[in-house]
Amino acid sequence: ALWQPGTDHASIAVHMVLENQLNKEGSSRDELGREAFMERAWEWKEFSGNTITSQLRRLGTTPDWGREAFTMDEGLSRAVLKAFVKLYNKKMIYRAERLVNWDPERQTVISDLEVIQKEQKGKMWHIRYPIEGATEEFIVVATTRPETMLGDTAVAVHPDDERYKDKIGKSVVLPITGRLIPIIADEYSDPEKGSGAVKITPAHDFNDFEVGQRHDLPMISVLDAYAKIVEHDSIPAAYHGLDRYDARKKILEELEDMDLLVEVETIKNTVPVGERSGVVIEPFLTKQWFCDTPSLAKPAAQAVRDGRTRFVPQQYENMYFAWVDNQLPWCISRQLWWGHQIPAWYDEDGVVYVAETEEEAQAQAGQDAVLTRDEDVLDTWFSSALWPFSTLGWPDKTPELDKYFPGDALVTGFDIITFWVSRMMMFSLFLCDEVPFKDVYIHALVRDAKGQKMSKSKGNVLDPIDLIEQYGTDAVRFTLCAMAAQGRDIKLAEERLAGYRNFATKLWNASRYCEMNACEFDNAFDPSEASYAPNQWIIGEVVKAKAAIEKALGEYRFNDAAAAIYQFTWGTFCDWYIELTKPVLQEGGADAAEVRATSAWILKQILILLNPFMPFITEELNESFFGSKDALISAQWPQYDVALLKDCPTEQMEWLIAIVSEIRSVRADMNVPASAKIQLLIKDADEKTQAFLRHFDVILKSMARLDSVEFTDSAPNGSIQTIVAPVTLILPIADIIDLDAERERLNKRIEKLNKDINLISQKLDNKKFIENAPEELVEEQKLLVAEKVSTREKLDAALKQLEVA
RNA sequence: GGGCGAUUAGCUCAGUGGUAGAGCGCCUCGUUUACACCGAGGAUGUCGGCAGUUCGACCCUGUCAUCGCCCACCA
Repeated sequence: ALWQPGTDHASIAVHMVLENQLNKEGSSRDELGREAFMERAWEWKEFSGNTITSQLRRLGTTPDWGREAFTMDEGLSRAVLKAFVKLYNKKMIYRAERLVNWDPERQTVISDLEVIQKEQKGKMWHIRYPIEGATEEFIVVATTRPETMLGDTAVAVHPDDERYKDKIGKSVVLPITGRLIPIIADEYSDPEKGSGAVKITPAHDFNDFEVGQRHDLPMISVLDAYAKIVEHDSIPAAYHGLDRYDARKKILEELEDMDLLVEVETIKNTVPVGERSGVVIEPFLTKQWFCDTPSLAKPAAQAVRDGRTRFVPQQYENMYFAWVDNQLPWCISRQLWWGHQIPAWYDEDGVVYVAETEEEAQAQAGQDAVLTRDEDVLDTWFSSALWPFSTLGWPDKTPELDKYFPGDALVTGFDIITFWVSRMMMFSLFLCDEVPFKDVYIHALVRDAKGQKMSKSKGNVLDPIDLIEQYGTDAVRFTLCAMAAQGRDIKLAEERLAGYRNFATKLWNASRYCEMNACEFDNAFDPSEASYAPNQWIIGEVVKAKAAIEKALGEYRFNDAAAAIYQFTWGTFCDWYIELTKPVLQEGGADAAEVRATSAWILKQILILLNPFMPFITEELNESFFGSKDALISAQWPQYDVALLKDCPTEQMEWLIAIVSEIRSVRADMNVPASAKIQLLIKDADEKTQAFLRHFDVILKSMARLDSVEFTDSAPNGSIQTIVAPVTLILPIADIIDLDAERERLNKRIEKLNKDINLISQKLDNKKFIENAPEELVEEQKLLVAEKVSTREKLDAALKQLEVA
């Protein structure tokens, strides 16, 4: 079974929409207060075209559940609590003070996914830090965020950097604050960059944080949750409460006054911006809940290395490993009010108790303790990571869990491998001891006409609704299937959509044809009992098509599957079978009856095979044409197999088709009017062949627009000759055609044959080829060249005869 | 900076170690009641450049170029 999951990010949506609304009203989240905010959120009627409350009701639940129901599923809430407690008890979840990406506008931690790297023109300021106890001696550092210097607790240089060797261990006087900070040696600083010395602000930079930990430096937060300068002993009072950008300006002015600003460089840099708020993100030191993903990732990586979970196409394993092998602890707490509240309670002394319910927490803490619950909620990806089993009833042992976990295949886009796939792997392995799915099929991404990834923020999104209105739902779906080749993205081209809309129309018309010709589906019809050759042939072809589709789907090659059903329906069934059997239906008789039954049966097979690709038209035809009450989507996939192909007259029918094609081609080349019914003479046909052709006399005449078909030993002078091995087709139409044109046609063919023959002969003359190439191939080439030589000889003869005439 | 992918007909794209494919577009023709969103026929390619491996390369290897994406960095 394939399943296409969806993730609920209602939490973010609710906050965004409601906060916007509050802003419009001149109010704010804080002003409203948590309880009122929640109330408003529940009353909220519309966002993004959805209605939270109606969604909830549709799912059989009511808003009374409060925040626990925000995921619209009680089971999921239980799963989240269970998972959190279990992970906490195994020390996979802990509380710690660390740097996180902080959105000062929304005052919350945000995930990497919500951080957008925005390229912009920025400035790099080079600042002199005076060295303590020396006059006119400085160390120059550079920064794009001068305000963070208030929190500097060291200057780092590379241990091998000759320029600074004697400075290590000394201190500098941090301008403005006057604090003394040490010059330390750390490999993090790169002698090649800037002056080779780098200021260390552990509380406001991820790299600096690590340096700070290595050297046990103090961490001074200079910005608060609103990105305003905090009150700190070392920070002059004039800065307290100043916005980060105002502080930057003031600092630069002051540095300038002190002649400590050596250079202002204009550079191109990227700044992290919050996707929702649009403001610059700050690394912020705060106490949060973390998940020990570095530990959880190890078995998750191993599962893919072992092949227990497989990526299709395989190359995406690289992306997975790149992420999973380099995990940092995952911050899972969010300062939102709408979401799964973290099941942690604190007593008056700040001791934490984690439990699934408040009662349990109380029991842990003792009856006298006064508990308050942690205000934070969980990152939405936390519950998403539980998706593979929480949707099946986990933590209960349900029959669904038993049957569907682990799943067969996860179908998703590559951009979500890191955030979601890897986390489902980790949680599944940890909580259920199994991989969540066997295959991860990474589908193509639809890009815009320029090949850029569509995104809401870029505004280059092609609305599928527009395409559907223009070409139909089935055509859009089929196009996506047909273009979904592995490992490649889709640049949506409208011509393809139009082409597949035409395909739907073609199918519709073919059905109409069958209906008009009273081709009624007969349950008793047994395709293996068909006796008329064209019927046997088309049944064989549909069996082949089905096998091709099954193979392609089994390998996640959706484009191949779509191509196979398209080719069979249009190129084989419509173009040849229907046309071949038209004269048979007109004549009537036993063959005609079998043709009717076969046509209906084939059409039914087409509907079944095509249903996954074009669900609507196939269901409609199934109902209206076949009068079927059972939907195709729930129909059994056909079970017939290649055994049906035994004694299938494939070669004979293909040969017959080749004859028709050849005559048509010659007629067109020779400008024989379509209305002209001409005579066909056939040379070199043995008795068996003659019998076969006689049997299909009517078909041949109708399809090639012939007057008569006869057999002969010699071609009359001045006739057109053409070869469909082993027979020579002769069209005695010298009087209505241009001999020069025929000469040209023959010469062209002979030339082409000569070229082919030369190429193959060269190969066959090459001893090394004979020695090294597989025997079958050599034999095949020999046969091919013999056939081509024979055809050329016949054409040569025909040309000579033409000259005589 | 690291990695991944792409480069095939005018366009959008399949494809395989053994003489290049589809759809659309283009050209010619169209008596015939399934279909003009159609039918029949046809033209079109040094398979990005260079070098190598091979009896044989569009396919494998290396390299360069162009385009795209991911990750990291940005003192």
